[in-house]
Amino acid sequence: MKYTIKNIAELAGVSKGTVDRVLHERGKVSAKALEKVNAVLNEIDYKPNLLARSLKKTRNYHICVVLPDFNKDPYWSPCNEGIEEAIEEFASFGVFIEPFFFNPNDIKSFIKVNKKVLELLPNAVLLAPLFYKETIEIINKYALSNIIVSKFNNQLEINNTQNFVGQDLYKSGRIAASLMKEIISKNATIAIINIDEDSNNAIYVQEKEKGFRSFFNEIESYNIVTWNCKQQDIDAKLLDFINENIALSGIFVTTSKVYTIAEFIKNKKIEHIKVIGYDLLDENMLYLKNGIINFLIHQNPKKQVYLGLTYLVDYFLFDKEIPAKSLLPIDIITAENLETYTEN
Amino acid sequence: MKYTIKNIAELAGVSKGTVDRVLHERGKVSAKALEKVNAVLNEIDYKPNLLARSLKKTRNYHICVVLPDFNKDPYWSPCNEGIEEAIEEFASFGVFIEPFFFNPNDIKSFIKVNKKVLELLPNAVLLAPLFYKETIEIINKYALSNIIVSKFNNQLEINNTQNFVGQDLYKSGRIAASLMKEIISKNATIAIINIDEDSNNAIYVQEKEKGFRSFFNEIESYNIVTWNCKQQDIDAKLLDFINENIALSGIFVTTSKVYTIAEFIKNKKIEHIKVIGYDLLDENMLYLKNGIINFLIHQNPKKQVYLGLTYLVDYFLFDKEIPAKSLLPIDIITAENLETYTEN
DNA sequence: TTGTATGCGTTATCAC
DNA sequence: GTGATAACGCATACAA
Repeated sequence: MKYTIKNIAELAGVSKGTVDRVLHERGKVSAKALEKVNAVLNEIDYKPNLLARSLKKTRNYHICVVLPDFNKDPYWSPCNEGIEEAIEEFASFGVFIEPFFFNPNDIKSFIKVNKKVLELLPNAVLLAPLFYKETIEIINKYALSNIIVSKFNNQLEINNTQNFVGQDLYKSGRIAASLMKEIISKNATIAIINIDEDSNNAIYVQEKEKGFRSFFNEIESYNIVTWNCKQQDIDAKLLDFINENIALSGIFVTTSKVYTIAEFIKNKKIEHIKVIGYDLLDENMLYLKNGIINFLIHQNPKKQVYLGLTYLVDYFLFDKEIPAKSLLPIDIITAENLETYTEN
Repeated sequence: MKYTIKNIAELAGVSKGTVDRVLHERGKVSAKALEKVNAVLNEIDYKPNLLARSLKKTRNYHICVVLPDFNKDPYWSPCNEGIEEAIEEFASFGVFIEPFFFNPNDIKSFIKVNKKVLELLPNAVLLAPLFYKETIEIINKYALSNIIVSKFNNQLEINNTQNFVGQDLYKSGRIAASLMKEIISKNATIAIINIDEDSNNAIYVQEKEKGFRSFFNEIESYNIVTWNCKQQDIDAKLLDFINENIALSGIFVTTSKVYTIAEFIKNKKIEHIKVIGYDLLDENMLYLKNGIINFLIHQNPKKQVYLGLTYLVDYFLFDKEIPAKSLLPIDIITAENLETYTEN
């Protein structure tokens, strides 16, 4: 049996208005009426009809998503799909979702886009906070305008992150390490390669590196070296790097750019080096199926945005609480289970 | 800008009723009025407010979930959690979800429970179709009473399954095999162990076995043997089985009962045998962390029911289509990424 | 063929 | 303090 306010009012012998005042503790209720209503409420399990509540409010909500341009970095491409799906899905509920793209290699573009979004005064912003200092500033500005900010993809270290959807990057590095250990022999050298990561968003990959190293620190007998490089330098310098580290038998690429390493390895027909990297980019999936890449770790960027948006929509429409921190599972992808993640 | 029927009526210079008739193609609209309304509809992007639509209908929906008793088999325990969450979540939308448990070792109990559910005449049933023949019969009865049936966990082979949420079991077996290959040496013997699986639901594990074998058939140089056993026989017979297969270095358990094998291996201090099995039961997770179990494959039973229920609710409330077949990703779980799946 | 009135459950407003 | 009443957007029954 589903009770409505009208039911309760009849049972308590008061009017709907009084019941409403009791339910929402708005005061202006006599002790006697309060008691009568509470007596009924204690008997039954009243759950407000969220559809009706939301319909009554009937506001149009505006949510902006700020993320890197997927033309600059294909990692972000699935996010765009997630946003498109959310736009379609939530439009029917009066929620208007609008994406804004910045150039991930250009802090100014990040600032500019956020300034534009700020002027639009949306109800909420879902943000990929790539640049640390600038994000702090812009978040403060959003707060001043009472704009709710959620973050996805990477946390802002140090400050107590709220409304975050993403993964535990430290753990992600550890998982990569544990997989690496399974497929290489002892006493080997392993390289951690950071591609195109300047100091701006270095925190992001540093966490993975820390996690990766922590795993092997507990075991010893492995030699871990880090190589920071630019994508365009790989062709010229990777062979030297490999020759310098003669026992090198595993490479961990801390981002989705792992395909650049795989491409090199394939072209040079280097067969003894195992490769682990991130994300289901088309090229990465190809090298995974080829066997050049042994494992990919799935950061599920699409689900990250979609979930982040869902939280905001549920908050606006149904007063649901936004989880302070939503950590997605860290999926291990092999050539064999790959397609179970790409279907649908 | 969000348009309502009222807006459209004003723009077209007709009444709301006429717009409604056009939108729903109910006829009884003059050519002239039709044209005026269509002119407006072509200009704008009208999306009906699903909250209002659903509120208007205000029916109470009743969904029954029929699944094995988790006291008889802990595999089903997470399903119960998923159901509880769904009950809580969807009650506010007027959907009443009710679980019904049967004894997975007793076909009669399956029949009896379904009979009871049938008499309740719910709007839909979400069903774990463990017994093939009996499920076909009961599904027909549900159909006669216009009760929508969705299935989860395992498909009914042969018939064209509709409204199914689960995993591709054949592929699941292949994935287990590919992991096994990574961790054992060549020319080894591998055992596929089916525990407590009688002919009733054998189809279920047979698919996994087929997939597992298909993977190794493509490679050769491995010796695969199958052992069907009862849980209570493991202590008495497993050691013999191991001694008979001297090169045995890997065991694939086709169900969540893998912990029974792990327990044996731990007690007998057998260290050279790798173990792969299914599902995040408490005991399984323990042996995974211990290193006795090397990989678990996550069938995500909780998500299966929850998703199955979500599809039904969205269908009733918002007229969304129920996916004919929703295959969940097949997650590979190691000691390292385990906790990213259990948090939340 | 058309338009209007009513109600779904909740909430806000306004007389009394 | 209290209880009517209107409104959110949609759907429908009914009157014109």
